[in-house]
Amino acid sequence: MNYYNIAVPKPLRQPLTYCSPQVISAGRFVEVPLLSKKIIGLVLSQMEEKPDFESKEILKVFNDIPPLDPIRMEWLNWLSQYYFYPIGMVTSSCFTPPLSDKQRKKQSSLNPSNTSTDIKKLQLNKDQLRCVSEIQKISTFKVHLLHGVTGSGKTEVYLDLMENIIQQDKSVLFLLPEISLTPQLFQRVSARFPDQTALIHSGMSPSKKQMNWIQTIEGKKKILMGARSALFCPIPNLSLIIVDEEHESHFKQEEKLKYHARDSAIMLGHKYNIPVVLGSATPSLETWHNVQTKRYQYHQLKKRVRGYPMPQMSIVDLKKQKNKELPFWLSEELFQALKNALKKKEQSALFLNRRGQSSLSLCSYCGSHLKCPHCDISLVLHANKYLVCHYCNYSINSLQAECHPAQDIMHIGVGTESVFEGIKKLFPKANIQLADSDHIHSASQFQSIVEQMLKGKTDILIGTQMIAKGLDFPKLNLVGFILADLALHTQDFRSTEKCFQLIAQMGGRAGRHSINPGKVIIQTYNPDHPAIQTGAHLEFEKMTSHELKFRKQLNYPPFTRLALIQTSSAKKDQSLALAKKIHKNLSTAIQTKNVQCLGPAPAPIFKLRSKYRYHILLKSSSTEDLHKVCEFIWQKPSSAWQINRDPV
DNA sequence: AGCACGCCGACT
DNA sequence: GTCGGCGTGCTC
Repeated sequence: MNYYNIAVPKPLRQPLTYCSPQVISAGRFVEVPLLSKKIIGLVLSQMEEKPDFESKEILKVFNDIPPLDPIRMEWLNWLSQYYFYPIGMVTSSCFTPPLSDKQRKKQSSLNPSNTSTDIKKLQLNKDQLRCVSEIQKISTFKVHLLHGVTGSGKTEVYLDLMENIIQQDKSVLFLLPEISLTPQLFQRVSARFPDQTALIHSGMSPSKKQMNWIQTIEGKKKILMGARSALFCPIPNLSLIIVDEEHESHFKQEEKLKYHARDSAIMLGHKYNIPVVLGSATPSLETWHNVQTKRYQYHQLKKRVRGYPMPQMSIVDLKKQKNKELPFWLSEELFQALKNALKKKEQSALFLNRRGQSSLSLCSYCGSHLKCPHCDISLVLHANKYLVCHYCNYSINSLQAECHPAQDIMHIGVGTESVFEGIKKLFPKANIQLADSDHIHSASQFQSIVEQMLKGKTDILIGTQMIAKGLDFPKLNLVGFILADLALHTQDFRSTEKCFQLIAQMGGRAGRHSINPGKVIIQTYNPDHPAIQTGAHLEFEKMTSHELKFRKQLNYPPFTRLALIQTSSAKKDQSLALAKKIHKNLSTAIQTKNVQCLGPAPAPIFKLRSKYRYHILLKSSSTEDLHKVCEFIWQKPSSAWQINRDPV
């Protein structure tokens, strides 16, 4: 009998021991009995000798799936240790069941269409060629930052880098922040490399996802594109990792395994000894700091392709909005610009980071503030009828608000829905589209909005984040920010950086295919705020130097590392008591360490989904010390609290 | 995680 | 004497 250490998907700190008469190599997925159930585990290693307790037998070995290689295993182990998450619950992300015979047959009947479509390869400009050749100089581990303004042709650089890898019969992993923008980019990549490109994202049907996954691990597809979970697909011969829109916070998973896909991709690249390319128009301060300290190699695309000019950006102070004919959130300047664009048959987009129709609902009679009973959050009016919680989706009919009749409830503030209605009244003949998560539920719905924009059917597009990222609309020439301040006044120490990125990203959507510069109007109540000022002038380095100074003063990343400990309980006092207990434990742990411990304090959203949450924040300039302190309290497992390394 | 076990207060 | 809520501990 042989004995094996098996990682099982349960919150256990240690692997379990199972036996088998067969010799099974490390990296194989197996089926094992646990309590009264059967589960999938991963063979971590073979044991030297028989353990001193009874062990159960391995039921099945998945020999039709390639085993994980030792480097991948090492990386999984790193993830488990770094993010304080049980090893078996990390390794299970690498498993997909093998295709059934039926699926296999179907797969071979669906022979890839070898219609060699006209693959137009754009001629790269000097800047792009320089970046490609500089990055290709090194085929071992190196992190590269590809920094290029919107419309500067980063994708063309990626495509050339990928081609080089494919020609050597090796594979590429291409990570994107969100599934919503994968279709446009996937089409471009698969047009250039037909039948070589696979896509994996969460919106996909499980069978399709499984098919793409299997084709990738069997080496039939050489390029894997996907959101952060694609990082777990064990691609053979992985030789290049690209992380597009590197600064995006979507790369950080904030539940279960709280990993950052960008950072984890860098670690994977490090372990495989292959290059990692990060791309962005507005790099994160963490990445920028690594460039300045020469840890990452810097490559810049300074100009838009074909010499198209950057948009003209202007700031409008909403405090000085005088025209009483217009809603408070629409300035004369933006109104006139919209009118002009319509006259010239150009497209416009209005951006607002809030869904619904209001941000605050007050009873004008008794002054009570309508909040979600499960979350500590204001309800938002939707469709003139429902009050909705944006965190847990609780909703009530606004006519049923407990205190007073509906006509006494004032809905204060502005959301995409109210902008939509207001604009419709002002421009009744225009074709207006609304794109936010209340109205767009699927990739195909989003796709149809995109198509209508591309065909020129839409005159004014109104939307949230959804329309800010990665989209390329040739006829879009005017971009308006309804209220740029919304990104600023959050409890997040990154709010200045976030606000800047949003302005730069959204502003960059305008006039990408035109000799005439696009126009961007930023409405705000804080026209002098550094984030707005630097954003409007696209002064990335000015923003970073301002912001880095602030981060240094207050000991925030990138100068320190953070770990956030969060307790969660349906009972307020229990949550606090636990937080206090952990805090007490911590204060003994940090005595000899260079670690700062803040809290416990109520979480920014104190009550969420009926649970009360407290935070304890650990800050340290020493990664090692911080890790040791976390390890100390990690000994005792509990579902009532969690550690979040590098929280975003 | 998910389940079994055992302690303890409330109620018949 | 019984029921059930809840904290604790275990899974090879």
